[in-house]
Amino acid sequence: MSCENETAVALRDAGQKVTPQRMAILSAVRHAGEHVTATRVIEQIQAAQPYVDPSTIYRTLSSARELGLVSETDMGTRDAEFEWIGKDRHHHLICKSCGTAMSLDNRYLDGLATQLIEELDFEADLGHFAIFGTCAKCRTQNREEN
Amino acid sequence: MSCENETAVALRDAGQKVTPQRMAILSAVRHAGEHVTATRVIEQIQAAQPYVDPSTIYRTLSSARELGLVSETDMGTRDAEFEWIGKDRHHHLICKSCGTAMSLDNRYLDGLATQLIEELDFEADLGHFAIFGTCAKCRTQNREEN
DNA sequence: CTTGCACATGCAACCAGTTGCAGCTACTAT
DNA sequence: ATAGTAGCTGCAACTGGTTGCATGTGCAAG
Ligand SMILES: [Zn+2]
Ligand SMILES: [Zn+2]
Ligand SMILES: [Zn+2]
Ligand SMILES: [Zn+2]
Repeated sequence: MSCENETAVALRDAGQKVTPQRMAILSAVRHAGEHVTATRVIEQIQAAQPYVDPSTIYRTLSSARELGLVSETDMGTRDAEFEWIGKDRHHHLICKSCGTAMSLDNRYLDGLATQLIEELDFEADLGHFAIFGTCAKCRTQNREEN
Repeated sequence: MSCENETAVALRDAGQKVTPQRMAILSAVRHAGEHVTATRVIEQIQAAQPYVDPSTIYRTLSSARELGLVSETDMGTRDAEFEWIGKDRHHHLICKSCGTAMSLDNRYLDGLATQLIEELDFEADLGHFAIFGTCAKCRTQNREEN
């Protein structure tokens, strides 16, 4: 099944209608292969279909987030970044000192999820976290300076 | 040392000036004892000092967040909530089904922090997370319905 | 294929939050 | 105590994003 069909099925399963606008918008996020801002999506969509209104794009991204099709995360730029949620969940470590962002495999949060279920009977949905801190390189530099 | 003095020292340590506006704004967040939205702070401040401009309040909350004095978190309402960061860090578990929010002690994230340091040499600052999922009550209800 | 309707879209008005700037004030150094 | 300066504040203009509404469209039922 193609990407487009999967997206359409996901929408219908959620009781939403499949429209050309939604398919174009979600396809743009999906095929970006990286995080995209709403502004970037608007530029991209309007380049091909200028009649599509920004409000439709904001609404589509927002409902897709509620459906769990995409994640919305503040990576430190204060401008929300959207990303298609595939089967391989991941998170990000972001250095507050040098700004570098790296991916973090979901398994690092397995322990936490297990603990929450076993101790508190809470089933966490650990979607797509941005974890801020100081990276290895900057930690070394800081140590040398002192 | 009083709360006010602690706040003033924190500001000066960060190279910022201590002004009556900032003290009033940060005091409002600090003594709220719970999460507050920017709108709520604006109402509260302007009730006593109507001349204080909303832009000053947004700017103060924003710089206090950068300094690590307060946290800013989306608890699912899509309206950022600010909270004074005291010595006892905590996080929140929020049920997507019933909306209940409960506190989560920081020790639940100790394991993750240790893992990130030891395996990736990344010093995480696990500030104030909102973890979404399904609470015990709603999980029981869901099981009964099936 | 046709009909009916609930929901999605485009448009325009609207609003919360941001930004640029001129004057003011907290702090520092005499 | 005084003067100098960096940076904070209030104001007003602006802008990204949201909302209300009339029209259009996907889709299910017949
Ligand atoms: Zn990501
Ligand atoms: Zn770094
Ligand atoms: Zn909290
Ligand atoms: Zn619940």
